[in-house]
Amino acid sequence: MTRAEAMDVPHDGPPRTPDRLRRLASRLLSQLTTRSDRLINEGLARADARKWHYAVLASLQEYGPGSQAALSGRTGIYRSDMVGVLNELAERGLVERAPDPDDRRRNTITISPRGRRRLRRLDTVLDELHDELLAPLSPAERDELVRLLTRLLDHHTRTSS
Amino acid sequence: MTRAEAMDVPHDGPPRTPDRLRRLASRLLSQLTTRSDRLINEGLARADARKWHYAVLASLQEYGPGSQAALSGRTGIYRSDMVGVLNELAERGLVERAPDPDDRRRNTITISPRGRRRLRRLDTVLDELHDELLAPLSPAERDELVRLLTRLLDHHTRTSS
DNA sequence: CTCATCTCAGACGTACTGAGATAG
DNA sequence: CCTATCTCAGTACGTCTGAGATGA
Repeated sequence: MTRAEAMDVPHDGPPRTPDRLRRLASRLLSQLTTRSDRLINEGLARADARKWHYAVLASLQEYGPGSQAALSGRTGIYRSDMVGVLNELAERGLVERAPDPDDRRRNTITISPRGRRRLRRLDTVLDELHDELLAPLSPAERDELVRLLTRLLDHHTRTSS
Repeated sequence: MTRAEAMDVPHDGPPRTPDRLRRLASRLLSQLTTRSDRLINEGLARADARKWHYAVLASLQEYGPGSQAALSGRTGIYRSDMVGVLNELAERGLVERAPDPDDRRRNTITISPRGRRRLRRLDTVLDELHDELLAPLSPAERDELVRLLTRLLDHHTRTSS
């Protein structure tokens, strides 16, 4: 029996009104994400960074250099928006953009020593911000949340993209 | 010891690179929310509705009639956007906007019988969509997720707003 | 209080350029 | 061997949506 059938059939007299809005996973997700994005963006802005910076630096550090398209796939940044992000990173000397000798259509992006230091700094900034974001949850609960979200995201990236 | 300290101190030689991007709760939230919003929006569009419609109708049904400002608080719809939503609902005959006899600056919004039927329909539509959204999770896991998200959201609405 | 702009950011689409690949 | 065509990388630009500030 679905929730809707359980709570709102006319014959049941007054509906049980169990605060449906508050229980909708989709609403919880989008409202919480609004807060979370704001928290993270403001925190990173204080460190002169954006979340895309972190994503690109971390991806370079973990998977090594790559073309813009490869980075786009790894980070989920849309290919059109990647340009601007790399410009910002290159301006700050955190990555290097060099033409690929094998295929001159392509740029190879490399993280610089400064970029590595930067990444380490952003790691601690993000640690602190996530501590704030997840404050009410115990370590075990935080893991559980990450586990659940990961499963959902994987499912939906498999099936749709 | 924070995650950053644990995994990336220069003295440890090559960093352990434990897929940091995939574990960041904030990233999981925003990426999953993008999918979720798309799923829900498209599903509701097929039923000629938007999520705001549902939020307002459900709020009226559960807490009774109210002013636009009251609805805004109850649903989380920004006050500037409420006008448009109510226009759409009124066009479809789902709510009635009547001047409040006590305070004639104010409109009292009431759900109509048609609005109630509509709400019931949207309830089942949303049930189906959430089934798709949460497909990989067992019922117990779905509850757990909702519980965790609710606690986080409550915490952040308490502390910041 | 209601209501209308207006700004800002993120996701995403279109289309152009220059460079490989490949078929006639 | 050319060269027309197809594909792909990087880029500019524009649209749409959601949040939210501001000012009647």
